[in-house]
Parts: sequence; C-alpha cells; structure tokens
Amino acid sequence: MSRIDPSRLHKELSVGEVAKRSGLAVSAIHFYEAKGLIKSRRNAGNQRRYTRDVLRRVAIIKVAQRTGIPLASIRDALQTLPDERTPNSDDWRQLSAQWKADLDDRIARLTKLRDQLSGCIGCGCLSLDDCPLRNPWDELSEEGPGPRLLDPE
Amino acid sequence: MSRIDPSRLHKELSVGEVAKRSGLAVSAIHFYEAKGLIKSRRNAGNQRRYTRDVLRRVAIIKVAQRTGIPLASIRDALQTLPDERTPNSDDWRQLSAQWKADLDDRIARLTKLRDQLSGCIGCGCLSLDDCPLRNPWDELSEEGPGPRLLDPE
DNA sequence: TCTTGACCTCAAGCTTGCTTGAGGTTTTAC
DNA sequence: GTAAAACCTCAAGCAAGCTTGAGGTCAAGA
Repeated sequence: MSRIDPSRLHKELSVGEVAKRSGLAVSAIHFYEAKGLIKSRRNAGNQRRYTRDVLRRVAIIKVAQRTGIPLASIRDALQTLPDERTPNSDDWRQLSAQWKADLDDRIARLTKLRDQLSGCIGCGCLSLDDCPLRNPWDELSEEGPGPRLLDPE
Repeated sequence: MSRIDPSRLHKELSVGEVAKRSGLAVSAIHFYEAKGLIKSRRNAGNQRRYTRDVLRRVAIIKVAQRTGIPLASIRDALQTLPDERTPNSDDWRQLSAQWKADLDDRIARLTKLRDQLSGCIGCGCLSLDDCPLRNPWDELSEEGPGPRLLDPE
C-alpha cells in the first residue's frame, strides 16, 4: 500500500547529494569528515556513501556553529553520541542544552560589555585606570578575533 | 609650584613601555602599527617613540575588539579621527555609539538564536525543513568561526 | 668600555574553517 | 562505447591576528 519506494528511501547519499541537501560545499563535507565530525563508508569505487542521519548531524553542526562553538568542540559533543546511531531528540536535547548555556554566557558577557559601553559613551574615562571598560578582568575573553593563546587561564 | 616633572610628563614612550602599560605584547604593537592602527615617530637610532595618546588609542582598540569589530574596521574608524590628535571624549562618543549599535545587533541575533534553541530543545524538529533553526535566512551570518566568503550578500 | 637588555626588520609559523587546484578515477547518461 | 559529470587525494592557499625566530643594532648601567 505504501507509495514510498523503499529503494529510494534507504538509498545512501553521495557527497554531492549531501552537499545539495545541506547547503554545504562538497569540500566542507570532506573537511568535516577529515575532522571526525561525520563518517562515511566507501563504495566499490572508493566513493563516499552516507546514511541519511548525516543530514541531521550536519544540521546539528550548523546550529552549533551559529552559536559560536568551534568545530573541535562540536566534534567532541557529537562523539558523546553512540556511534553510528541517528541522533534522536534526547541526544539533541542534551547537546542543545549545553550549547544554550554557552550561548547564554556569551550573551551575558556581550550585554555587560554593551552596558558598560553605554555608560561610558562620552565620559572620556577611557583614559582612567578605573574605567570599567579598561578593566575587563571580570569577563572571560571574548570569542571574537584575537589571540586565543593569551586567553586568561 | 607644580610637583610634576615636565620631562617625565611629556616623555615619549618606547614600545616596551607601551606594551607594559597596555598589557599588549610588543609584537602586537608592531603589528597594529603595520596595520595602520597606530603611529610612531622614530628616534635617531630608528627606535619607535610614541606620544602618550597611543595609550588611549590602544584602549579604544581593545574595547572595540571585545565587541567583535575586526581590526580593519577599527582602523577605518580610527582614521576618521583627525590625524595625530589625542582622541577626546567627543571622538570617543562617536566611535562608541557606532560600536554599541553593532553590539546591539550581535546581541539581538544571538538572543534570537538562543530563543529558537530553547524552543527547539527536545522537539526533534531539526529533521524538519520548517524548523526555525534550520532556516536561519532571516539572520545575518554569525560572527563566529565559519566561512566569511559564504556570507549572504 | 663592555655587557646586557631592549629594539630593529623581515620571514615564517600558528589556528580555525574552509576553498582551490592539479592530476587522476568512477559513474552516469546518451 | 564514450564523453561529461561527479568523485578521489593530496597540497597549497586565504583571512585574521598575532607570535616566534633569526640575524643584527642601540642604549643604559657598572
């Protein structure tokens, strides 16, 4: 009775298909695989074949990236998922809760910075040693451009 | 009557002194100069000598960096200041107002992302095409790691 | 005077997240 | 059966924001 063609439903995906469906470049998918964020099997001709759960994984990766999480951390998080299993909503709940906490933190720090900036606009206190903007020691180093190696440890 | 020694007050600063007082590495100061964010004159022995306003400029640079503004933009902003003038509080007002707007924007986008994340935690909708997290087209690309070249144009 | 320590100029390296290109194989469509 | 499209593997490149190193000069103190 099913109108769904099982051969189509269970077909593995080539990189090109994953790329199209995920909106990523093929090279990015190769890259993610090289970095251990996703996996594939190879067919007889050594071409990558993906199971459909890769689409969900990629979606998760993209969301996490938007929150500012570096790929290495995303990889670690994804590795907490049982291997080769399509991430289910419990998995997603866990990951997203963690990432939401990170986001909350980043938002809080940016907001604090903004408020200090507002308070300091025009005050000229940037020259004073007690200006809050010049003494950011109560804030973790921002995620933006800058030297990670110098992050407070 | 002044107890302040003018020779000390008007002394130019060496890179090392700027580094110590600003908390930056000497190499970073060289780098900023190479990138046109700050300037120096050279003494007879070709060593850099800075006027004290460099400290304020550096402070401004650091604040701007914390907001996530790239160095090139900071340089452009600083170049709107009359050359060789110590930035005063009017200058600062202008710059910081602009940067505050940027910050507001970034915060807004992160907040929206967080709210979507909250709404989606556990919903499993990451697999659906109409999940708000999978359709971020109403948000500008985040400032975090990721391909700038693919930013929506 | 002489010895450090601070300074100088390149050039190259590092990290993150990919892209691009070269040179070659496989799959697919006609 | 063949040509084009898609795929493969490296290697190198790019951007940002610096750091590190090499090789050499300058300045300040004993």
